Amino acid sequence: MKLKNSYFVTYKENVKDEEAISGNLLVRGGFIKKNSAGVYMYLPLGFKVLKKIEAIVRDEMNAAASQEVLMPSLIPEDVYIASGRRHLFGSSMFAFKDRFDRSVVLGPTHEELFAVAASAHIKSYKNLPLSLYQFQTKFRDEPRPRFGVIRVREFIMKDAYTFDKDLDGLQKNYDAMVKAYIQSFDKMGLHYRIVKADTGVMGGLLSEEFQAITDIGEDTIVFCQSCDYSANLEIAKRQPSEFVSPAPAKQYSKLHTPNLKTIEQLCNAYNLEPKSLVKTLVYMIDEKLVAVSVCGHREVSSVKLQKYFNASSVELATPAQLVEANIQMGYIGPVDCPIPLLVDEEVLSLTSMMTGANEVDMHFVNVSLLDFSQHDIADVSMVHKHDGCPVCHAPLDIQKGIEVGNTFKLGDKYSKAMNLYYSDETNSLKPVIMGSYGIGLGRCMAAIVEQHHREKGIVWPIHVAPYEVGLLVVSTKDEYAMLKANEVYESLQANKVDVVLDDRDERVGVKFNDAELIGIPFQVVFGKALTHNQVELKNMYDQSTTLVDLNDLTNTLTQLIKQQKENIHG
RNA sequence: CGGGAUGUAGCACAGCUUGGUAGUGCACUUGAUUUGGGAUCAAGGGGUCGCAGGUUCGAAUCCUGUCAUCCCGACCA
Repeated sequence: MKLKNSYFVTYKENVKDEEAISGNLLVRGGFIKKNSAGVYMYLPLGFKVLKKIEAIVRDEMNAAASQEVLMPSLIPEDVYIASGRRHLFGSSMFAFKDRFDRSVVLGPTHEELFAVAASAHIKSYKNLPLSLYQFQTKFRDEPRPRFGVIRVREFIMKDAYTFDKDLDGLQKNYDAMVKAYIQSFDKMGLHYRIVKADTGVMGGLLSEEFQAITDIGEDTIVFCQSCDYSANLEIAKRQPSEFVSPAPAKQYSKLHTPNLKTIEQLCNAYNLEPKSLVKTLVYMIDEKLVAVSVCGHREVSSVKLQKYFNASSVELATPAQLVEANIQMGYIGPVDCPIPLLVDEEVLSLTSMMTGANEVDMHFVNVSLLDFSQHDIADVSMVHKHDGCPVCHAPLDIQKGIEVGNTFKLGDKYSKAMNLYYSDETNSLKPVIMGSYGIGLGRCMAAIVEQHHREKGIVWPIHVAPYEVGLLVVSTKDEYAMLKANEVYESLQANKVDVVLDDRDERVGVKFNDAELIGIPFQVVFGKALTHNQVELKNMYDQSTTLVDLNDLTNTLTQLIKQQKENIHG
């Protein structure tokens, strides 16, 4: 590629619309351009990076014996009604009517269609296992797109689906996919953790997420500093609390606490630690009010609640709903609680606690567990940093992450819904066991930039760099320099090096800055040193500059690129 | 969907309080001088001031509504 007559645009200043580092650098470098909220154009440079990411994933999918297909995006709504997911997706699905007044949607994920596709092939256990994948644009009407290209409404996803006769088969396919993911993300230069996660709207038996660790991630990752336990905060567990036998019942007394509604106010007023108070929140769970009591310093995980109640909707009750139920906000408590009560297991470790008295301006003190009205106990609160690991009891740590990939063991949920059965060895019909596996390509690109940038621009890992080598001619009027640069350009291309020649009639400063902004790993400067038949080679990984003889240049560069490519864990 | 902010040239912004011919820097065009880290000078081109109503002799500016974008939260595959 020669820049002079190519589509190439960069911006000196930060753009107003992009707060995230990756979004800003990608727009400034001319990789992408926002068209509307959460919808981006991929310009030549960005499309090139995207294609490199795609090629990495495709290679690994093929190596895992998966076959590539392409499904439609335009799908009759009935397909998602059949699986029961139409209402689960709700308004986050793009849905409309065609000219015959038939309801159609734009596919947000494709478990259903792959089950349909697989059913054309799978009749017998002899047709299993099977693995299919695609690269395809997904549509999700996000309530709030954000962080540049990280959370968008239209994006290219690699989604793969596996089909097996039993759980043992699924485990083999699942392991193969996890291996493919590890190799893909390693090659992209991502730093990530594999964490246990909620299965969410996918349902099924198990979900794991590949979380790229960054400062701006949407997910919060809990992991152990000593063993390999890690999980999404939504479902992360901690070392179980020690049960302390409670004091005898009915020893508590009532305390007048006017206008002291929050844990913070009570702690300030009575010089208490939040840990010694019990906080009780009221949730609307599938249209029923439920009180949830946790220790004063904790937050409730709505995902844990949802799992515990197997509910489809979990929301904090609104003030109006509380008034209607005659519940006093700020003074709710587990003693003689007027509505069903769920107690977090950590409360077992408290002996003498302060709680709301279910009466305006009143709290109870010296309450023990035996004083609670009828209740269930479960782990429904969120982990804090330094809590004990549930496996080895070492301190837990917390980081932010971007979910670049996920893997699900689906079981028979979709095969039953979409009528995907096979005949086993004894000729009885059994549902196919499925798995599904996604990678967001644009999200990978953004996560790479979040992890690999400097003040002046992006430092792409070699496998995903838009160009491996940039040739910068200091003065395009210098005919000898142009001649030599063109010779090197030809020579590098002949050696399959991805090279760009900056032959624009610009000052060197512009060329240096652009090369650093768009993140060309190896930059060759054709300038003064040419009088000694030498050029400068700038290595953006170690930030070194060396003089190289023109005759050795192609060889030196191919060696450097080869080394860099082999060093994928660097 | 709640809270906050912003909409003026391709990009970043000023002007708005106190209404009176739409500005600056970068980018772009032409010419000259420059040429190893985002050049200088000169001359130019480019705008329904987000949109719609209203007030007024007169609105980028005041009022009402609306749309869009970003941030925090809710939601989230």
